[in-house]
Parts: sequence; C-alpha cells; structure tokens
Amino acid sequence: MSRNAEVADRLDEMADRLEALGVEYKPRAYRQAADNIRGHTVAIETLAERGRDAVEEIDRVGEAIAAKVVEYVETGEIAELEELRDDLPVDIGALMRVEGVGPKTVADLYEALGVRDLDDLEAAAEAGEIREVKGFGPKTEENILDNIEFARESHERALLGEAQPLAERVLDHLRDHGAVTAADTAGSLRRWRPTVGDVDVLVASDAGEAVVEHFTEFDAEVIEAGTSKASLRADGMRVDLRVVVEAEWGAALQYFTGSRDHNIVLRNRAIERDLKVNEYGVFDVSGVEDPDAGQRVGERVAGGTEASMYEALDLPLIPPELREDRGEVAAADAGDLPDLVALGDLRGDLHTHTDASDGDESVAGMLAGAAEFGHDYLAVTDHATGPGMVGGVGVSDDELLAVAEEVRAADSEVRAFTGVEANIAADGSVSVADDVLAELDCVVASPHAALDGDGTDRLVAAAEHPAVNVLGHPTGRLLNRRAGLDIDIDAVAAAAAANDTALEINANPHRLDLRGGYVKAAVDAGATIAVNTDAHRPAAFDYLRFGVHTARRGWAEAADVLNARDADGVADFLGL
DNA sequence: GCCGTTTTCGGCCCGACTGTTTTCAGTCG
Repeated sequence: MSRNAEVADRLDEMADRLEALGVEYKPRAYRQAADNIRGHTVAIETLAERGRDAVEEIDRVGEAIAAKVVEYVETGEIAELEELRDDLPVDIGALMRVEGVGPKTVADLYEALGVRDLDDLEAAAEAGEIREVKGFGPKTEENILDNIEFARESHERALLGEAQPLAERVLDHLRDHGAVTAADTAGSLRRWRPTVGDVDVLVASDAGEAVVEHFTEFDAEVIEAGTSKASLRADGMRVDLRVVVEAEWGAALQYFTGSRDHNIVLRNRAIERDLKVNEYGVFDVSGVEDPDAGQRVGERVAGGTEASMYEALDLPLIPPELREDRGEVAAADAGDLPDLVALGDLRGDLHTHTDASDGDESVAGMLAGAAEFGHDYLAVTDHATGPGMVGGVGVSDDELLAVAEEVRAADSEVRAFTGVEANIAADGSVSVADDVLAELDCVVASPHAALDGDGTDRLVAAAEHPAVNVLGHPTGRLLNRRAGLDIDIDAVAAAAAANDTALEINANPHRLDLRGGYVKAAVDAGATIAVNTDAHRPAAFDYLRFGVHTARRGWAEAADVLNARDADGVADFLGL
C-alpha cells in the first residue's frame, strides 16, 4: 500500500470514529483530507520530511491534520486515533462494511451488546439481541444478518475491467424493454475509476415499475425492488438501478455520475446564481420565498440533458472522467477544458507480447489481430530476461534479435515495429545489452521486481537511458494486490519530457498504471503518454478503452499521446 | 477541522429511503 493510501485510511478511520461519537463537521473534514492525500501525486512521506507546512499544501489539509500526518509518518501512530480506538475498541471498518450499518450503529451496538467485530455482530443478531436494543427492531436485525456474508466477502472494490462488462450486459438487458428510452451507467463507473464500489445504471422511462420488474429478471439475486429503484447482486457486485422520467434524465445522469465533491462545487455555483441544482433539474429560485420547501421549487430551467444542466450554470459540458473536483469547474468556467483524447484517436499499440515470451499467440497472429482490431501499427515487445522474469519467461538477447528478424520479415497489414520489454533493475539499469537495444525499434523498459519503496531515482535513470523509448507500467501496481512503487511523478515526468521517453498508461485492467492523477501531472510537465495494452493475446487489444479513459481522467489530449500519431510520427519519436 | 469576492469566525450540499418511531435518526448515494 502506498503510504498516501495508508495515511488516508487512518484519517478515514478517524472520521468514522468521530462520527460514531456524534462529532459534527470534523468527520467530513477528515474524509476530504483523506481523499486528497490518497489522490495526491507526491509521496506523503516526502512532504512529511519537509515538514508540516509542506503537508498543508494539499487541499483541505490544514494545521491540525498536517500535524497528524507528520506524526504518523514519523512514529507510525496518531495518538488521537489510538485514544479513539481505546474509547471504542471495535473493528469499525469491518462492521461498517455491512450494508445499513454506519458509525452510529456501530457505537450503539458496542455500548448495548459489546459488539466488536463481524462475528460478534452475527452472534448477536442470531441470538435475537439486536432487536431488543432501543432504536432497533426485528427488521434491522434481519437486514444485518442478510448482509453480513456479503460484507465478509466484498472487502475489495471491483475492478473497472470486471464491472464495465457487467454493466454493458445489464444495459443491453434494460434496452430490450420497450418503455426504456435511454440507459447509461452512472457513478464512478461512468467516470472510469480503476475500481468501483458498485455498478450504477440509470434508465429514462415513463414506466418505472415495469422497468424495475424487467430489471429483476436479469440473471442475479434481487436485493430490493421498489417503484423507481432496485438493486441486484451479480458477479459479486451490487448493481443499483434508478428509473427517471425523460424530462429529468440529464439531471439524474449528472447527479448520479458525481463525484460528490464535483456536485458540491456545482451546487455552490448554483447558489451564487439564485439557482438550485438537484437530481431533478436546475431551478430558478430567485422569486421563491423558501428554496428548500421542496425538490422541484421554482422554475425549471434545465434537466432533460446533461449539457443543459451545465449550460444553466454557464458552463460547457464537463466530461465525466474529469468530474473529480480537481479544478475542472474552474477550467470549464475559463474555457480551458482539454479536448480529451478518444478511443478513435488511437492508431496502434506499442507494448505487446507473443509466444516467444509469455504470450499465447505467434508474431504473425498478433500482427493479424492488430489489423483486425483496426490498428495501423504494432510494436512486438517480448520480455527480456532480468530481474523479476522468473520461470524462463524472459528471452535472451540473441532470441530478441531472432524475434525482431521474424517481425521484420512478417507479411503484415499493419506496420510492425521490433522491440523489447526490458527490465528496470532496482538501481535503474536496463537488463539488455546496449548493442541489442540499438537494433530494436521500440524499447519499453518496465519495473518487474523490487516493487516497493521509492522508485523515483530508478525511473528517472531509465528515462534518461538513451535507448529507452517508453517506461512501461511505471509504478508496477496491481489493483487490490500491490501498491507498487512510490514515485515523485513530477520528477519522473520532467526526466521523461527532457529525454523524449514516453510514460505508459498500461491499459490492463489489473494495472491502469499510470493512474489518472499521475497522467495529469505528466501532461502538465510536457511528457508524452503512450496508451498500451500489454496484450498477451489478440483479445486483449480490447483493453485499450480502459487505458484511453484513464488518459482522459488525466486530462490528456490526442496531442499528448504517442500512439495517437500515425506510424511515421511514431517512427520519428522512436528515432527511426 | 477547514476555509475565505460572507476573509480569522460562522458556516459547512441535498434528498430518498428505511425502520423505527409518533416526529426523526441513521444510512446511502
């Protein structure tokens, strides 16, 4: 776990515990600080070493939280958190994972029954003790019992790469219903976050109940189903449906896409204009005595489309991937929104494998697959031997040259670039002889071993290597499994930009590395981005969309992306 | 606890739903 996430988790825990105690406002402050630390592109220990003032540079982190961050980095503890843990000695994170159980419930059940963890909770529910607690009843007890098992299993967020295909199947099913006039994803899935907590789908229809019923006929367990919303559990994920009328489609889509912080910025902007924004539309409340009197108070000025919602606030439509409260509203206001790269802009793939190393397909098969996918060019970059390449996966320098010869000789519809995925050792050196690298068109260099600690110097050294063209999956993270290297992205991006080395967005859904926040920093520093699939078989070329949307989350335009260039443009970049 | 064209104090987004209640607290998104 990167230390940013580790620190953020501690602050989130403080928020939960403060909320359990009934403290107002502080929980929100801690959560916002935690979110911003988690997403910050500079390693938190680097900032902590520079002192409290440096930590305070992170948005929503003030004096008090910065001091706790420094304390945590230096001592591994936050004294106040330890006190809070002593006050309420429970596994608050595990308990809150139970649907319907929040901080207050955790505190109440500890006080009344001494519930400390999921096992205690289950025992208390089975013994019928929970229904006897004041404020609780048999229904709550039953719900807790029903939801405990899912809480035990689903401690991880689902990968985008799993959730997106499920969402598409659900949307296809919904669109089969004649009364459905529009259907789309919402939530973090529509923002293409690398992991999602659940799958949100939204439908426009005048026949809410019929659509909900149709939804429950999808092959899945029904959690709940009302007149306009319902939830299923499918493939280990929760799928939430909402049905709205067509006139409120845009408002609902905007609202449920979030992020929450993005929506707060919009609401505050609305208030400045005597407008009110909610999931039903934008309303002019200038002549209204009490704007809070109801959800559709005032005159509706927008709501049918998402664009109308933004237009009512004097803004252009902001693409979902940007809606993370990272300055997108200010940029939109100033007319400075990026013209984001799109899937159709991508013309090739510069990081792929064949059965010469650990791929499943021959050189010819990969080239044919690339042509079928619609690419103009493909770089064949099999693994070199070196640190991290166990079990004979990597091929020797001589074999690399033999594969290159096969690539050159291939009769291919796409332009074929020879290449290698070399390994960046812990000291930053590259594991292939210089004279071999010189023979190859496209040299990808990636870290495959020693994937913890600070990797900044290592990546800077690789970026400065004259033969290296692309830094592959720079941090080496694996979602839900390995945090990967901590890096100072500004330093890495500066070195990449200065040395004409591209930084990869590895589109494999287990990686999505670089992540969006790092991409934005890299683009800001003038670095070139390569969106590659790391395909080990032709079917994996489809991963490209996950990479493209990650690029969009990083505010990247087509001009920032190496493989949005034509084959000659790429050849120029590679120095051919 | 944080923040500032309401600037060093006084606010802090908004609404639906559920289950428990006789008017609302907690949770969720």
